[in-house]
Amino acid sequence: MRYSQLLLKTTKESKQFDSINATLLIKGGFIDQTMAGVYTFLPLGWRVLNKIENIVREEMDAIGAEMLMPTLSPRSLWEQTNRTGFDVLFEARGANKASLAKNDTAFIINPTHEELITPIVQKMKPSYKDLPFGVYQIQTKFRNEERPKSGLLRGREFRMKDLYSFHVSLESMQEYYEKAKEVYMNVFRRVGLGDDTYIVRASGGDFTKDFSHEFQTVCESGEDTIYVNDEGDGWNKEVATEEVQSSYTQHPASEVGNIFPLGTKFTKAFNYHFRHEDGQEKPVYMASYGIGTSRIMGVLVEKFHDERGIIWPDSVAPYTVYLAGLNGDDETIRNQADGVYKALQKAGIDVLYDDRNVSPGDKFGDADLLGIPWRVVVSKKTGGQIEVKRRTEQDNTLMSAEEFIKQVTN
RNA sequence: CGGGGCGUCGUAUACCGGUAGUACGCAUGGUUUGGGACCAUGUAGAUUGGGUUCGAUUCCCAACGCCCCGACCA
Repeated sequence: MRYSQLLLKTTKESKQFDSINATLLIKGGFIDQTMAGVYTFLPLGWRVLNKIENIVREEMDAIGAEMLMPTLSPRSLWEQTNRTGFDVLFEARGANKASLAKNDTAFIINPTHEELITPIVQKMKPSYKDLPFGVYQIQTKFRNEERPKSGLLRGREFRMKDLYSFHVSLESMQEYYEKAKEVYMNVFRRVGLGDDTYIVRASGGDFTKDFSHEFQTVCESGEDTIYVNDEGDGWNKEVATEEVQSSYTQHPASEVGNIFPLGTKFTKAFNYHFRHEDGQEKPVYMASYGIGTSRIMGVLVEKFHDERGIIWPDSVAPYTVYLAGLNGDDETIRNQADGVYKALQKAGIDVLYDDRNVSPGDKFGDADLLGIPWRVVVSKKTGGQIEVKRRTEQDNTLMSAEEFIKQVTN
């Protein structure tokens, strides 16, 4: 992609937002704030989010099938589970005269989808032969946070992967639940958060009376506090006993995922039973599993940056290579840069080609701010070769485009 | 949901009860080209609704919006 074709305007203004991720993502043209806690993912940011969500998708496919549920739902579903009082719930109604005159029942703009998936599955009347199974989706969730903050870490509208599993027994649910933990850790490893992400016990909140488990990434700007020990055993502060607090290490952390053993809470509310082998009807056990994909994007920036900008892990970077020709009016250099661009594209490498007629400082500054893993420069100094620099390193290396392609595609 | 702050070009800001200024950005032309260079010209602004006043962007009230602290929360 050519820089000039991407809707991208970076800024070198020194304005600071309330968090590092908001500051760098806005300055770098990844996101734009539409209102408090609501952001547009601009082309560059959308690419990062897609990289993250594709990793999530690949891992989730091991334990469930992807689907897509609606954003709107009838209020009646929430009345059935007694969650109309969920205080972050958004309601919507038609604004035309006819709707207002009829005093239509409001729709719920879904904050989560237990109320949706349970009746859908129920309608299909799966028997014990069909269980267990899991289904998931990746979509935008809406929660009316009274105080959105910290950029992508807490919004009123955010991206989330939610998975729901259904089981004949508590044991089956627990087995699947353990499997989900492994799959989740695969996701966090692949996006670059493996070293600092812990599974901790937490309260079930609005969903369940039992413990749930949270995936917490140690992060200075995180809103949570966790306690972990050397064996990797962890607790959220909200449920940690005094004994844990005194013997474990405390860290600030951000919750990037969670899993809830719901048991029969929702299936009972919808009177959902399955037919067992012996002909008896028994309640279905259910669990739900979330990963905040947009929050992961924010956490990555919080953890991986320096004074010049973002440092994306290779797996989620919007592009692999930032290519800049320092050509000015020199057509030879520009043609060389064009040639390198084509060669990289042909080799299947995601490259952002800074084809603007701006000063070298502008290009270097953006390369650092945008945090793309490799910087490639073509100039009169490079004599037909290319200059290659890792975002994480100071020094650069001169090599041929072919050598570089070989190195990156390996 | 409690407490507080602030609303001026796209952004950041200044002044003012009587013609709203500057910088960045953006546009055009020109000089530059290895760490965000420069010159010239141009572009664009008082959140909304009431009130006070001869006159309100300025003072008062309200709404709305944004931001900050706390509580809550994926």
